[in-house]
Amino acid sequence: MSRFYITTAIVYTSRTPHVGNTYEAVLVDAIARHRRSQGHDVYFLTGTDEHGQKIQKQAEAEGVEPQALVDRVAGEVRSIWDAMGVSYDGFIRTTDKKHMRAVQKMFKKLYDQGDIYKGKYEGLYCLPCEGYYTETQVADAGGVCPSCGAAVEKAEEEAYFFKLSNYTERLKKHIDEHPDFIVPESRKNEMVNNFLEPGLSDLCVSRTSFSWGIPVEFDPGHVIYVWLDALSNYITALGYSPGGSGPLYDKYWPADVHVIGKDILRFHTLYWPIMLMALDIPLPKQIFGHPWLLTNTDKMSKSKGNSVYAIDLVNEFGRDAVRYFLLRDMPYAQDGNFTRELFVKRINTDLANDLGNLLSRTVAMIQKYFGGKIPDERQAEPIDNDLISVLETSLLSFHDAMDKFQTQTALSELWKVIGRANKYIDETTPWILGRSPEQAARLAAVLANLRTVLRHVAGPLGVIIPDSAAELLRQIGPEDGPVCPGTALFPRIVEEKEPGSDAQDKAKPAGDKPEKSAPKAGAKPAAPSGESTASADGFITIDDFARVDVRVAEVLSCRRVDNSDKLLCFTLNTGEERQVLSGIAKQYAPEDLLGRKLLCVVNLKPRKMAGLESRGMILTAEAPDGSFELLFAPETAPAGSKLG
RNA sequence: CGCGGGAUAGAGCAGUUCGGUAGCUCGUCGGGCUCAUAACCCGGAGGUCGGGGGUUCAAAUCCCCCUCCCGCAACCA
Repeated sequence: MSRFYITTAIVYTSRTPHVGNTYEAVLVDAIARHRRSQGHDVYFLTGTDEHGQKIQKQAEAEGVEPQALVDRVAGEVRSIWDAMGVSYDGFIRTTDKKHMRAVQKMFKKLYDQGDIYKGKYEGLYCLPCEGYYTETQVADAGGVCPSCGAAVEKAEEEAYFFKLSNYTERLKKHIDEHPDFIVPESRKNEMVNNFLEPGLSDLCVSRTSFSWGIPVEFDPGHVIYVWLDALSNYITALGYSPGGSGPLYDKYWPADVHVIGKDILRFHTLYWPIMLMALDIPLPKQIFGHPWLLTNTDKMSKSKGNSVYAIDLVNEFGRDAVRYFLLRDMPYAQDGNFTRELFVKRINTDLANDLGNLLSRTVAMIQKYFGGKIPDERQAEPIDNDLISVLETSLLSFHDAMDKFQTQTALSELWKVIGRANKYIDETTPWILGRSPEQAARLAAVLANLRTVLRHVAGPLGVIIPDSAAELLRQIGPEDGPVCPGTALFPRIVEEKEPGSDAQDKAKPAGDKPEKSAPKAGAKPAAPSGESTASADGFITIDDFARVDVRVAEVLSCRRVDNSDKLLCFTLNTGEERQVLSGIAKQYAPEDLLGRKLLCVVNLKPRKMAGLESRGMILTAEAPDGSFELLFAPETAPAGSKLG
């Protein structure tokens, strides 16, 4: 039995992962399940990356120990993966003792053999942020710290470096000789042309400016910096360690494929192979840089926070619907889109109308015409062959595409037979056959063919939508056994009409429905931003409203923000002075707003935008087409007046 | 000249490597059917392939120029 080792990138645990992270896990899960179904001995590894300055800071900000923070987020990641049905075999955390020990040993070994040397790291240092920035980053920010705006100074510290240059020729050769090492091909070219050809500079692999990391055992104060720590998870999880590895490592390494986001391709295709070469370990067979899932949720006004969390979708639509959407709508080499509208449409047409309805009508007919069990006398006709041949090619194409990680293609191929089967029903008109007893043998054949199609499709579907595939199998019953009619596999999702969009063009006859007065003003049609306290009837209480503190704000100063074409930076008098940013620069000039009185929410959580802190939100009126206007307060209202 | 991605039917996209009847899904219009989840099946309409120039018997596709959108400094899979 051939073995297959596949990995996701490990998730960085400073924040809860959003739907994009989840996409990767689901993609790998589908590939892993597919391989298992083909008889491979699969090991599927995922996990969390839990070290680094960002986590240390986040923990400080939350007033907890770093370990407590990463424990919490790692738990969240696992529960999301579980909720999505991600069938991982191993889950590594880089704070695992086993991992940390192995990384220390690797570091030592590389140091002893001269691949790692001690040098000086020079850069522009920001004291408040305790971090280094590159010259270009600082220049872009106007000569100051891009993060906090403070002055930066040249500084240097001791650090260890990895001599990448020793191995670049070998790596080039390897990439040349293994054309499928990096896929898609466009990504390979990017890497080779932009990084490998110009030559790699040595990689800084330690830091002294923070402590949340794996210590360099022979040099206290130094902590191993991200890549050596994070990338090596792929082998330490299997029990690799210099001088003695476990049986999993011997069995599964080298990995068949690392699946990663296109943004970390450089580290996986250049640094990681070089590290392995230095350790004298075989390279992974393939690196697949998948595209990004973009969440451009319509024109979401100026408030950011477009994150969509998979778990919310799962709660609302079920895990299979979410899995299906991700695997069906994401292209192979191009970024994909997530919007609620696209999601609902996809689920309704493919899962409810095509697949769910096919199952429903098939099972219903077997029940209705034969009491649940198809009789053995059957009469075939030539048209049946067409159905079966479409089934065969459909399944073959599915497997082909899955082997190439092209789930989008795989599913559209698989749906060809589902469409064919629906058509077959129309062609054979079983409801007419059902009227005359002498056609029973023909009817039996037709329904048996339909059931055969469903049974064969269930295998591939199990890779994509495991729960539903199992339910489908349950409903069609055992081979030659009775069917078990059940509830709809995927009920159609019926969306509320967007208020305002076409509210009045279909004026209902008066009195056909009890008053359903939707909350008109204020309440946005869909605001499931996560922490909405609105009750089921769509109303909020006066107390909820009172929590929002809106003040009359006089514009004391206003300027454009460098490097941003949307943002204006205000100093406002809202009873006190405060800095507020607003994305209205395309429609308003700073000089026109000086001295004017606006409306501003003052108790919003402060947020950094373009490196500047914004303490509040200026109110605008947004039209359905996305255009907006500022709301001005009467000039006579004193600054700081509270709205109520 | 910051980097990058894009412009093909109302919407979302494929086709561009290796020029040769412009295709898919959704929507829309018309018809069919009644087994089924207002689902399913058939058919039609709808595109000067962003604009201009060039090469060619022939250009969405190759060459040159232009215009317009969109991400990126923010939770970086």
